[in-house]
Amino acid sequence: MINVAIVEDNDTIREGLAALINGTAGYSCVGAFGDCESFLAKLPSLKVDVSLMDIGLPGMNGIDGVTKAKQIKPNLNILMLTIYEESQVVFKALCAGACGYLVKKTPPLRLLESIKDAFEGGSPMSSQIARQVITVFQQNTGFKDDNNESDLSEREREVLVSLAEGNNYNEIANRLFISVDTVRHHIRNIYKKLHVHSQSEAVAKAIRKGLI
Amino acid sequence: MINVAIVEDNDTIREGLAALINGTAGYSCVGAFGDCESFLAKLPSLKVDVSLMDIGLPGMNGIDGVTKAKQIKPNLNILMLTIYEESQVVFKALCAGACGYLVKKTPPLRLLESIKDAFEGGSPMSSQIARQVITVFQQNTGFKDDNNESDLSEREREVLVSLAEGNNYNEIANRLFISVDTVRHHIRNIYKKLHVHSQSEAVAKAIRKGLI
DNA sequence: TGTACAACCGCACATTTGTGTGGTTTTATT
DNA sequence: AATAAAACCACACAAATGTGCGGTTGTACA
Repeated sequence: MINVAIVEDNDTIREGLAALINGTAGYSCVGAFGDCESFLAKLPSLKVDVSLMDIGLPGMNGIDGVTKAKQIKPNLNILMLTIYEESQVVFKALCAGACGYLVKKTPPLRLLESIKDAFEGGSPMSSQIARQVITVFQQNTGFKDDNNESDLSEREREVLVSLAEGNNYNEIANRLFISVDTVRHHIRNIYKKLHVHSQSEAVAKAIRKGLI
Repeated sequence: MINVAIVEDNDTIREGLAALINGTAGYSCVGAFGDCESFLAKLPSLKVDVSLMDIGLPGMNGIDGVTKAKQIKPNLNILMLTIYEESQVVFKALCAGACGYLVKKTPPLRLLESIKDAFEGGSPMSSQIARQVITVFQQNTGFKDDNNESDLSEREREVLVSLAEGNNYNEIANRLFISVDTVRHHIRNIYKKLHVHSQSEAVAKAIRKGLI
């Protein structure tokens, strides 16, 4: 039995969803709310596996709702409800902690399937959205897109890491037991290799490339 | 016309795929290779949109193949070919730069669909794999617990982005049509909000928290 | 109507940075 | 034995930065 909660301000849609869920064996609608606030108030005592959350809501919007809800129940599976596949918005919802989304016009059978999918640890989403996610994901991981010629030496990496931690040349020198001028020298080479000309740019590029 | 390359050591499967692709209007198989090495050798001069890459290959494996291939052609769309949905392996491939995957037993029509999908900027994958990706993704993004207290104003974000792009105070001032002293002022506030005391540290923290 | 906050501007001054120049030593590769 | 590359050191100086202080304006909210 999958316990589902609904947060959707449109009465027709909300009641339609509730009816669909309650009318299907193995699914139960344990709550239907017209706004985030009342949902969040009930959430602590709600026995719920999957939440369907509209994005455009009166009062607190669905994205912020996800953030709050995950603070209360970190393991809650939240599927966003959207009218169109507005990728930017869905993407934000995923960042906030949603695990997938449903387009409202999805046929009932497919909809139930997606809920089950989310319940079982899947993330129903279109391949277009998936690509956006993995693009960001790849940037945050070891994979670098334009890694032409950008291998820093071990020492240079140490210096760069230290910089990113907020140390100045003097502090880096002390930490690595070398002179300030050597630090300077390394940073010079880092700039050359990364084609940059300031600390900030170097740190930004290095992090985004996964070098540090 | 979508140009597809195949890297697959099993002759039967490779030729079957090539025949399917060449036999379908709008698709063209521009290369079929039995190993990564020969594929990578040809790649620089290959006009290819999407590559199908087996994971278990003699010599260099498919994962390393992806890494190398993306170094040569960063914008190449690579779909992994797997027998089962071995999530760990697929996951690694995505880290390496693949944009999705295909299970070998996928019916021909669905297979062609996935190739088109990848070509058009999608990432065909099951919702199970998608969940794994977004889980890691969410951990690497702002979603984490400690994102209290770190909301920069819009202007502050602009300044910080500009910094990360390598601009100095003067350039930022010109770009945003404000005075250098105002830039200085914003940066002061950024430091306060992020609890840092240098450009590098601010940029590093902001990127890691997903603020910029 | 008062308080709060974002966004804006200014000046002074010590400190830090970026970049020019010049070097030595050690280790790995050819 | 020669070459390259990493790691080390030094000096000089203009430019940029960080931080102290001071301020105005406009919008939002209680």
